[in-house]
Amino acid sequence: MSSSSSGDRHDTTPPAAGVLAHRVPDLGALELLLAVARLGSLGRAARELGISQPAASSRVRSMERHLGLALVDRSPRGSRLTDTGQLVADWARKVVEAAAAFEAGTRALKDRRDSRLRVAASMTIAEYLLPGWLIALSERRPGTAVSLHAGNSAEVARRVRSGEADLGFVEGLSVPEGLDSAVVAHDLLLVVVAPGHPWARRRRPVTGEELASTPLILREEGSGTRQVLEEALGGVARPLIELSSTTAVKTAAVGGAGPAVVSELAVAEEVAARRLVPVGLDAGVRLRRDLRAVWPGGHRPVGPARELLSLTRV
Amino acid sequence: MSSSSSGDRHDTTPPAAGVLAHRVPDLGALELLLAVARLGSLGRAARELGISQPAASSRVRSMERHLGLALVDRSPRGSRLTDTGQLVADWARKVVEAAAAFEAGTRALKDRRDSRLRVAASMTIAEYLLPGWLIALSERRPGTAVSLHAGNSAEVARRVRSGEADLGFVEGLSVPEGLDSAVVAHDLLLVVVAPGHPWARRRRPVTGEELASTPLILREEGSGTRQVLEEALGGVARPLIELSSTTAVKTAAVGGAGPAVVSELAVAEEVAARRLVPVGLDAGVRLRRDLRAVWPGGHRPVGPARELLSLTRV
DNA sequence: TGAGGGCATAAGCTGAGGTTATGAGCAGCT
DNA sequence: AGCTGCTCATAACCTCAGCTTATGCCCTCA
Repeated sequence: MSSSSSGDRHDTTPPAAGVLAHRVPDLGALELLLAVARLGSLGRAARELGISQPAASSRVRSMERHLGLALVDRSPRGSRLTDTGQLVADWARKVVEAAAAFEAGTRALKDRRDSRLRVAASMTIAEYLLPGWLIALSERRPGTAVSLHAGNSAEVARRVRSGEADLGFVEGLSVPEGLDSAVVAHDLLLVVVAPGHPWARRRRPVTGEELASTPLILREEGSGTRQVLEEALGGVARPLIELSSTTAVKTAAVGGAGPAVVSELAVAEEVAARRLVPVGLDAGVRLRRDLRAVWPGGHRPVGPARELLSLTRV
Repeated sequence: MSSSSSGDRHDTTPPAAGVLAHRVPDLGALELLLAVARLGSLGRAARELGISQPAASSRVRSMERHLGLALVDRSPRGSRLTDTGQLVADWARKVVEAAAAFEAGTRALKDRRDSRLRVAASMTIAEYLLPGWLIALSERRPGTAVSLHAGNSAEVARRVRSGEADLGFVEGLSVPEGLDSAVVAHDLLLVVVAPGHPWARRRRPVTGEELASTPLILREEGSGTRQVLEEALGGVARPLIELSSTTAVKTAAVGGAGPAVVSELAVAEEVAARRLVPVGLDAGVRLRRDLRAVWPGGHRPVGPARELLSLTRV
């Protein structure tokens, strides 16, 4: 019926502004494309994904029709990606990798009890680093069930002390009392501006005083990044806007609202694509802090905890 | 039938090793979650995505059931994400952003003719940078149809000269004859190793001679990165393995096969997550090259080309 | 020339996700 | 108090994308 009459309701509201779902093949199709690229045959790819060959064939075909692009060169001896297909597959790989991180993260959040490895981590680490570590861990030790609790540093420390967590990750300035620790990474805060901002072209480094006197886009008081910033400035920062999520801060900065202070982990992509430009800072401004793994004092972690620790760049 | 008897065929081959599609909500659900986070209400999110409120409600619910996580706090006055939901939404955002890049890229590949802006770009740029630029462009000038042709530098130059492309992006060492150009970014090649590799802990910078005498994981002869490397080494490089895609090179390096040479654009994520470690190089080794926009000599680009150029960090 | 791997087509089934219609909780105004 | 307006949930129904099996054709290689 929707096809008959006059295509009312749904069609009058055209597929909505930013609805990617209808323009991007679903994850299964993207995985299939990658499998074809890797294995050189639709049939083998189908087998790997546990579907029948005709299903794979039709799915690839419909993806090609959908995108309006020839992705696969079929021959009686197998299938290879076209040049276009290679490029599309590279873009697809990014989506699939993000999906893998999503899966690793959400699965760890769910597996609360009965896991062999219980991890507690602060937000920044949980958000940006842990999924990758978990993927690496599951490749090295398949089947290790990991649970994740995300919270602030005090909460992480408490869980590790009480034995509710086997391993913790914190981004505080100091090591929590009574816990052993190892630095696993550094969190370098960047001052970033949109490419159009005056600071983007500036040669002379920005000094601490300037930073302290310039209204900045910041996370709310009490957040980890805010603490590090104020510590480095030796006083309070002047907020232009206070936002409650790193994402909101990035969005405001990209929009040109002003200079923002964020972890390099959070803006790696934006910086690489030049949507944001890091501002040179005076050597006196120390916006670096350690990201540390922590565990109960005395004995080094063993078993899966040790394994995970070794992945995080000892 | 498949449910009766003994759960044969499909169930014996358990959902296949790395099939994410069944474990990760589809793009529509992720977009919906982000919309709920942004708008604070299931109903409003539904409207934005052009679906009914019950559809949104049930979809979020089934996503929560699927993940085994409570994502949304529903109240008679609206819905907000739970803490867990925030974290999950952050992971979801990465997937959606990758999907947006996919969409922007594939759409440009398709819109061959009749576009207002025809771009030709070398692979590295097309793969890593252009999708982001296209997204930014479409935000600033909605509705600008862009077409993309990806090829090597000579091909890009030819298209720009012949008028088949309005704007080109090349990564060659020199500016093609008869074209004006502007540097839009730099492509810094990195030597990367897996965290376990001896070079990962090494303090002393690696010299050009060392690099030249060490077997490296490389792209095939003739590739852009290979050219730059050999230019910098003043001779030929010694390949440990030659691979035909940047992705394959990365995979081999992550697996610990040896040192690899790749663009920083290609490994930003791996480096951030410490799956790969960049090796310090002697100051004498120049592995940087310019990424340039090029256009027909004489007149600066106007219209959409000018707009795109201005996005690429003037 | 027959065997085997690779892809395409055909016909039929299932379920996820969509719709409309309706109910019920809570806030705030009149 | 009660009305209005917003929220979300439930119910019954529909559609189509994507899966399956069965089959055929094409090409290569022994």
